Amino acid sequence: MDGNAAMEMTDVAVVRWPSEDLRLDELRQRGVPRLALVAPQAPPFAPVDPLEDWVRLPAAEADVRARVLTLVARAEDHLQRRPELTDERLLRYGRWWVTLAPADARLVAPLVARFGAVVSRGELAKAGWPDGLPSRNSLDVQLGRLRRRLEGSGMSLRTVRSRGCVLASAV
Amino acid sequence: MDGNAAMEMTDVAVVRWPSEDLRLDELRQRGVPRLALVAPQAPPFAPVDPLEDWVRLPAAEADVRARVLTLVARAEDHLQRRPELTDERLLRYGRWWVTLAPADARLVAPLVARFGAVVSRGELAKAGWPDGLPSRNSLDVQLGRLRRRLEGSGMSLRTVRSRGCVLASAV
DNA sequence: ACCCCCGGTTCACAACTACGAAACAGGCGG
DNA sequence: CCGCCTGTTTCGTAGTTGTGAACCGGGGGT
Repeated sequence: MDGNAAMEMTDVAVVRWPSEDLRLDELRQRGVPRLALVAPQAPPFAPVDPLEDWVRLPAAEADVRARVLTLVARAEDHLQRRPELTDERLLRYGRWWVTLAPADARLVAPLVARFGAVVSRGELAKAGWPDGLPSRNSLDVQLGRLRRRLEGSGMSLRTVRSRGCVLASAV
Repeated sequence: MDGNAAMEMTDVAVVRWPSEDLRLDELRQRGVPRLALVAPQAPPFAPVDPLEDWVRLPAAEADVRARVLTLVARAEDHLQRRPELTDERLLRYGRWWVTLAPADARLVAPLVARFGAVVSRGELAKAGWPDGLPSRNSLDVQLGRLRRRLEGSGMSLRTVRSRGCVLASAV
């Protein structure tokens, strides 16, 4: 087991509609994924964004649960998460987190700052070893170690040949 | 609304589930938006992508229509995405992205700039090899490699015989 | 009908470069 | 002492590009 990575939960709000209309508006504004339970005689519902779904009552509990799960998955997909580096040693990404070794933390800083974009090897070298690389290969090796440490974090570190690296969602 | 004369109506396929399972698979592969009508006693459905929805039978026709309209709106959003070339080497299209080799990047630049329109072979050759083609079929070979790299991207690179190539949504 | 070329596609191969994985060793802290 | 962290080397292996050749469908000439 890893012991080095962990996750938290995402949840979905369930509201009755049209009776809890006000609450629904509030949830929309807060961007919380939400499922509307639509009263039997009410008109059809029109979701305003992909994080919203509905189901006509009466409905089996299994059906409601299935839609909630879909919303959770979609929220995780569509939510534009950015990683965050705290404590100099703790890297959080959405509901995941990993602890980093000092050298990894120095390397990851510029990658987090430009999440999803290319960071050049030169810049990485500068961030990791301000006084110059100790050896010709150290950057590659350390990147490999960082890569392994990020496994199961929801992120992946991919190389852009002869340009640098990109830290991005592992999807 | 814009004055685009060639504006087409997006179609949504409606399939019964689980009875028309095979047809559903085919629609998924073609990227056609689809609504599953789930049999009364069947287990809940699990959509695989945002262009898929479901409703439990029996259902009011108005409810089915509402879900179809939601899917149409979502599909049209999907079609209007444009790819983006960043960092000289990253090609993004919606959530999907790849890294490109230098030659691919040079080739893809004019195709992205005129997404959905034909780019002549001459222009592509100029973009890829400003000093002239190194060999008779280098352009074709490189286009083939680019095509393969775009597999699964939601885009496709099609050739228009004796006119050039067009990069467009794969649907 | 036939043949053959044109435009395009695909394969295989070679040379080269840049990365990557594993393994080992010294060091530091608990 | 043990375990983690980091430097270093070595060797393998993907990715990149040019090149030649086979292949294929369609259209036109004969």
